[in-house]
Amino acid sequence: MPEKTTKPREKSKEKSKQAFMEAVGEILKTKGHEALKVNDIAAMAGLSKKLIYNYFGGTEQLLDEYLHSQDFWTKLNHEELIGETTNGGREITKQVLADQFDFVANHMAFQKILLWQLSEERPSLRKMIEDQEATGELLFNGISDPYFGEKATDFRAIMAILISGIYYLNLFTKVNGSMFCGIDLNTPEGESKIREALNFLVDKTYEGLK
Amino acid sequence: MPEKTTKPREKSKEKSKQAFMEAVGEILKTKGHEALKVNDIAAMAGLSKKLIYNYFGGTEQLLDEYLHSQDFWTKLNHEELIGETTNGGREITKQVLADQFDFVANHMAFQKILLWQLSEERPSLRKMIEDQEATGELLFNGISDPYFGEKATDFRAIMAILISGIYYLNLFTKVNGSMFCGIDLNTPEGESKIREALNFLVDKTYEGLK
DNA sequence: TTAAAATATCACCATTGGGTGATGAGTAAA
DNA sequence: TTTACTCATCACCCAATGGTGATATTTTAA
Repeated sequence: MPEKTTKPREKSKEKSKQAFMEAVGEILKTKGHEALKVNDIAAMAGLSKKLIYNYFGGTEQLLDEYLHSQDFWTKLNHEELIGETTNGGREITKQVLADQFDFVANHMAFQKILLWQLSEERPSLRKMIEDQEATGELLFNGISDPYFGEKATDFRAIMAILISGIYYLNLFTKVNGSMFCGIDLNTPEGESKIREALNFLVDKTYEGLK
Repeated sequence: MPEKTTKPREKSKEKSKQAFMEAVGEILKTKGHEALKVNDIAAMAGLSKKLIYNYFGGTEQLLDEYLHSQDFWTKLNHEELIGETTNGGREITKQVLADQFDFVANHMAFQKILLWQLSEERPSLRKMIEDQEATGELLFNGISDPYFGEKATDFRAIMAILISGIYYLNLFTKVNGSMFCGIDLNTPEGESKIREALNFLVDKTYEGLK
């Protein structure tokens, strides 16, 4: 008597592909991009690694597909912002920086991708960077450039520093759980101080640059 | 007739250890910390990997010893700065930021170590971070804290953002060779704009914070 | 000159990681 | 029930990597 093989076959190809994508996200969040090995991804997905080759062509393509599926810059909804530019966008600028801060502070996957961008050259990472630049260009072009005129580039340089600061500060303190310049970003007070400093610098920029 | 073994044996233990340390530095600079494997380090040093185990105990200890040998914060000579604090250290602050900018921009090994600090937890990396904090604390304590009084923490938060910005901006543009907020740090113009922005922000901070 | 210690190499093993061919097991149409 | 197709696993190969024991060579000192 042949024993009934109790292997329910509910998984379709799409479900499996999705499982791999989620496994990539999970490993990325918990261990970073360096830990994205075929064997581990397959184990995390609970499927055979052969399927990665069958469905995606290889790990590289799977990672590319994962990265393309992550569309951070449209998630950061800046749509409602444009249209009501008062004061040359001073409040909008503060809001954008605060949004960036919240986003990077709360999205582990985003932090790991920022780190990935600093560690490796890869077309799909490059594409994310280009999308980011394009989103920023939209804001600069539409809001700050007209306001600051010939000082527009100086404003961009300042924003470059502030956004970079937000990124690095979050990466650094989340990994090391330690102070930076005596500020502990892992405490509400430290976080608050950074937010205030950002607002202060934006204010002074709008007051002093033009 | 036994052929004369033309293997000059001029290498002593210390020379070999030094060769391994230099190999670590070389690989770190060219390929980053992820590429620091025993076999590769030994090949770069032109010696047997067994010696790494004999002399250091293993790759981990070798890396630790390398990191301990790198003393960046004393290389950044801030000694002559302290003592002549005018304007609450406004010019000194500008100078320190400019020095940091130069240093990270020109020292590939330092860039890679910054990245390493963001990627991995390791006691010897932690020690570097603590040294950095201690050096910074010295400057804050001696110069800005007395001047800004109860606003001292706000000043520190601003400095945290600016230094973080310097770090990330350099890491990002050197790896990706691309723009950030429309600024191309790989051109003299872009670099100049960032330097000016830093000075502007320091000036506005000293003017507006107190 | 010879014995011991230091220096260095080599061959080898175990583990991990990337990648593939053979095959099984369900499903659906002929 | 055959046939063919899709989804999935397994066993296996090969390269890279970490790590070690046996051994050879040079230096040093008795």
